[in-house]
Amino acid sequence: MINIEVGNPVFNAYHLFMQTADAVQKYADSTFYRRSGLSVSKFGVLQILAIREGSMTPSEIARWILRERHNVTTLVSRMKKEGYVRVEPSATDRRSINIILTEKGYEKLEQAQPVARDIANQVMASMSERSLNSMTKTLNMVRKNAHNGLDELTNKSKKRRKSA
Amino acid sequence: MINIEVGNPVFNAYHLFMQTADAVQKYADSTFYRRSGLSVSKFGVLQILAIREGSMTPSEIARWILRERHNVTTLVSRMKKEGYVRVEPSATDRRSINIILTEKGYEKLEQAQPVARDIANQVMASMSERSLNSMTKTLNMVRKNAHNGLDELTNKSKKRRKSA
DNA sequence: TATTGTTATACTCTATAACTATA
DNA sequence: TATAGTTATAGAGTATAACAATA
Repeated sequence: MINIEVGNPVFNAYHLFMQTADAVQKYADSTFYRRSGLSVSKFGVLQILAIREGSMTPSEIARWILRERHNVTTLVSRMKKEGYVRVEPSATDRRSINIILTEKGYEKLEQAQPVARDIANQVMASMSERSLNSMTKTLNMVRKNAHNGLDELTNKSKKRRKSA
Repeated sequence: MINIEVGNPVFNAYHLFMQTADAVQKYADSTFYRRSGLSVSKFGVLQILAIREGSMTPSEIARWILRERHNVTTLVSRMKKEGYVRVEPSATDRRSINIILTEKGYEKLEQAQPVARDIANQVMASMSERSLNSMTKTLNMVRKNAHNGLDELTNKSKKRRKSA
């Protein structure tokens, strides 16, 4: 029989985190889609666009949502068809474009925000302020670790490409 | 301008959790795939099969990994092609089958486990035992909340189907 | 009637690679 | 040379719906 690692606190915590993330994302995805017609990705784009006052370049969006540029191209092209964003050329860089949040996009975002709030309340139900605070500290650390790991992956593949 | 909800501790904690989950999953997915050739889903199936002593039905797997039965059908059919599992009819229920972990599946799992351990160590780096403990408590609560939400969704759609 | 597993279909998301245009 | 964006292609994952076989 194979030796499944149990009892290691770090491994257990990691597993619990992954299981929890999976369950929360599944719940959020289906609730969000059923009640707003938006995927969580699209909601994220609408939201960051609103925060940035309605305009961003695809590269900026890609950095923000941790996706490649071509994924933003396809995501935005779907959102363009749905009328939530439109595109205009950049005034300062002729290679670049600005993704603009439309009136319909704003309305969709306003409609979707209560759904996001309900999901947050369900997921974080019966958590004390103290738990929320300690969780915030921990999550910031975990997120930073993951970002460090991702950066290392990116640098390694860049190095590989250069040495090849 | 739209009113983006910031300052609400519950909403902030939820957002941080989602961002962290996204970053960790992205890191885990790409590292796992590069170093083991397995997706995290496939690893999960291999692992639960090993824990259950090498045999489970598709329905049991589906319940465990929080996916629908037909998703297990397609996932397992890919793993069958790769030789990690094989299938045999159930001796007790002629509707059912058993998914069996092959020797190659065990080997792949053994090969993938150090990768999982490395990822866990990177993600949970520089966390004190106390942080791990408090995180475990919180995550258990969050996971339970998400499961409750998912159960409600399932029951609602069952009710809808029955009343229709 | 309910459950087990499968198939068909479509959409979202992701990854690799190659490409154009501009800086 | 590097960066911005796009396109082509492929595969994984998921959802809805409908289906056959068995309990």
